[in-house]
Amino acid sequence: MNYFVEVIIPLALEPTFTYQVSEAEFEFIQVGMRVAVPFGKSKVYTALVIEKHNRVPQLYQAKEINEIIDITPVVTEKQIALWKWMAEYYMCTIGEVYRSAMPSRLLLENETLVQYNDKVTINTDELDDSEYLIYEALQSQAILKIEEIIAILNRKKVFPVINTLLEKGIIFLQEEMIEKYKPKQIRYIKLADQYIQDNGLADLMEMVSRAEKQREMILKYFQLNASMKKPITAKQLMDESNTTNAVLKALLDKGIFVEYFLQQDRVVFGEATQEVIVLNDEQSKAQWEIEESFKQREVTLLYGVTASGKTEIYIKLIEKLIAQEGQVLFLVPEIGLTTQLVQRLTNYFGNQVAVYHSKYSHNERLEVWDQVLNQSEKAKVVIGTRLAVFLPFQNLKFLVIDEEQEPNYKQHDPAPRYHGRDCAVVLAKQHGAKVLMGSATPSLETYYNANQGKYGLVQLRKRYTNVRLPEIVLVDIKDKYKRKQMTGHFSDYLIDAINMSLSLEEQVILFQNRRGFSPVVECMTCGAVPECPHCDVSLTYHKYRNELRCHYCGYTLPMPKQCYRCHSVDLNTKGFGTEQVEEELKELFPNKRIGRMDQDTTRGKYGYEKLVEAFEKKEIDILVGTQMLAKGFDFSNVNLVGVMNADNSLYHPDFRAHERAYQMLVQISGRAGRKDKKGKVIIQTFNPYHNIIQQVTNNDYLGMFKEQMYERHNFKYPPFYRLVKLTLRHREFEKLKEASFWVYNSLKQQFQIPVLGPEEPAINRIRNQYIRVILIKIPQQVSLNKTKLEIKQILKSFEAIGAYRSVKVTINVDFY
DNA sequence: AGCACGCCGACT
DNA sequence: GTCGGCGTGCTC
Repeated sequence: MNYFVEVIIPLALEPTFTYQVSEAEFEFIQVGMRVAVPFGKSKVYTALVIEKHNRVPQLYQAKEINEIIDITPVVTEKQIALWKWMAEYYMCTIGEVYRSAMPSRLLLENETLVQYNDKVTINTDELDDSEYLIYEALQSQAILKIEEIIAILNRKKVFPVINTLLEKGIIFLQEEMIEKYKPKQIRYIKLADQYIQDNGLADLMEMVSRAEKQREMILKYFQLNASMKKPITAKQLMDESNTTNAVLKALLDKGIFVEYFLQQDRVVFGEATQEVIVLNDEQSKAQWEIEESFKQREVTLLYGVTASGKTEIYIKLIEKLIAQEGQVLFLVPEIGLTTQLVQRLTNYFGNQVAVYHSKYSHNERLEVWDQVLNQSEKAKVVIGTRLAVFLPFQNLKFLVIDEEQEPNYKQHDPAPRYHGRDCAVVLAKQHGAKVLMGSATPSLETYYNANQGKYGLVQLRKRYTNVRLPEIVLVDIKDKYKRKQMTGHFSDYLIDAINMSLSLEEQVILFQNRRGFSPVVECMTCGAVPECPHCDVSLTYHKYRNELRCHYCGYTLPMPKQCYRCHSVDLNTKGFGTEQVEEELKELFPNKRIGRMDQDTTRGKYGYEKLVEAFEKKEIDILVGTQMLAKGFDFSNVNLVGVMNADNSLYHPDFRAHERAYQMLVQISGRAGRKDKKGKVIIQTFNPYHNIIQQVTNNDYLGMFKEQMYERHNFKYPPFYRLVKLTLRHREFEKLKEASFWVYNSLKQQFQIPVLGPEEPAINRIRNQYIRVILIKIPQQVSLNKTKLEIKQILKSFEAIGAYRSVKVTINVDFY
């Protein structure tokens, strides 16, 4: 009898692979365990077993596995099922899903090592120069890595040389798997056994009578030991006794103290506080409605205006569910912007909360993975970004998807291009768990589902603690410019309002949806605008470094003194961003403190938190910022919010532009308003009569929904049609054009459904690669799966054409 | 995706 | 003449 395992390799390869195992291995292996397998000529990968069987492959000889890595499965069958679904739905390979799903620490790294064979004597005359160089290096260092050989020979092609050396028996290769994960160890200190007696302290004092610092440390140890009844860490001991490692080392050397190490979970939250959350009537009613709705449906949308107290309802529901021994997943669009929320939950649930997202270190991620897998108490509630849908849940009972409409839930670049919200719904179905989506401005897709009765719908109409909805004032800046009532980008009305707010010692938030000082530099003589040499975009001007920068590839150029085309020195900046608003504010309000929040000022690990804190502590009077201002903040001292220019968010060439503009303006408006006082929002715009602007002003979500749905229907967009976007890239314009027409024509021939393109996008070149886009619109009544299979078929024949092989195609299903 | 094999141009 | 370019085929 032959024994085989079917495995996934963490690469973008379509098939699964078959490896042979011994009977004993076969008995031991379970689905979900990792095995190290040789792959190709010299690679070793961490593969995942997804099936055990006895089917002998007919077309090839199966290789044997190198080793079994796990004792018990690290991936559940439910996960494998979800990954298969994702690969199929998002049209990528399961290998790609596997690769991005696993914490990298569970995907071992292989490194080829070259080892010197000291059992042969070598006649150095027989070696050529390259061979000799390696030989020489091996004399001083018995093992070399491939990359080191590359460095020694100073060229990339090293394998021919290594091969000849192998043939001559001078070296041999050693394939080594390096497991990178080492749990973080904490150093603890305890007293050596012989001093743990009644008169131990006295003896010790005697021993170190002449070393003052050491005496202090020992005293401190006894103090801590008496008061804490917990192991004492080295760090604690040093900090509290105000001594150094040198003192500790001396005591360790003397054998007075003994050090020992314990593995420590990296993510430590404190104990739960005794905060009591009492829901108001509106909230209690909503909670009841949600629970009722869950009796009928899997998914419920909680549609509640900004600051209506959704978080408290989440907490109450979560509390009920973890009491029933279930696991809870709380999805957030982006961890960085939701610190306040994370804090809230960790405060309430203490160390039952684990956080999971890509900015966490690899070790931290692995720890959460293990905790979830083992249903640890420490991970009953997992707060995470879309990545968290990959965790090995065993008994998931409840999912919250906060800010359901956020485009951040959709993964853009590396495959799998999945949507966290949609995958979460599938995940929930697997576990029979309930899903609560929360939003103040639901996405059209979700609201449509609720409207159709597919999802439950619960509304929260009132703001929490009776904060009233803000008053929204539109300022027609076209008119203001005409009447010369503008100072820079500020209307007289806005300036007056800011002055008023400041005089009441309130803080002000201004919103400008564009970073940089002045996006483009224009020559006033010939009109030329400097562009990125690698991408089809204008360079943006960044004042703080006085340079031009490409937002797509990061190319930078010092601010030119002359026009590159006509050498005129008359250059001007056009458009405006947060930096320029900041500049103008400094002139308008010279003795006020002004802060700026955008991608430039929030770089670095805590850049964002620092700004938020400064603002909360009222160290900033006026805060200017981009999108990120709209999210996750809850500032109690802001009554006035100004939108510098509402228009540039309206005119993106994107079918969701209007929806997004609406959501953004509503979110921004939500920042205004303190307890017991009606906030004010001033929106400066060239188009005060634009429907979206009007709908925002009248708080008319339904109006927006209806109008947008009409447009979506007319122009064949989601939720009426499913979109599959193909992006083709190539260095050569003509070749790309030809290739994309080939794909387009094949699709057109095959399908009766709308196929658009091959379009040259507004930015048609990034990093020296030209881009073409083809959009396939799949109506509801047409089979999604069948269409996707047919698309795959066409792409397969496309790749078989030699001339087009170098054209890269990416597939984005349900693109955002 | 990597990686090796293999066939063509510009340099030691 | 070699080095290195990238087209092509394959990985159980």
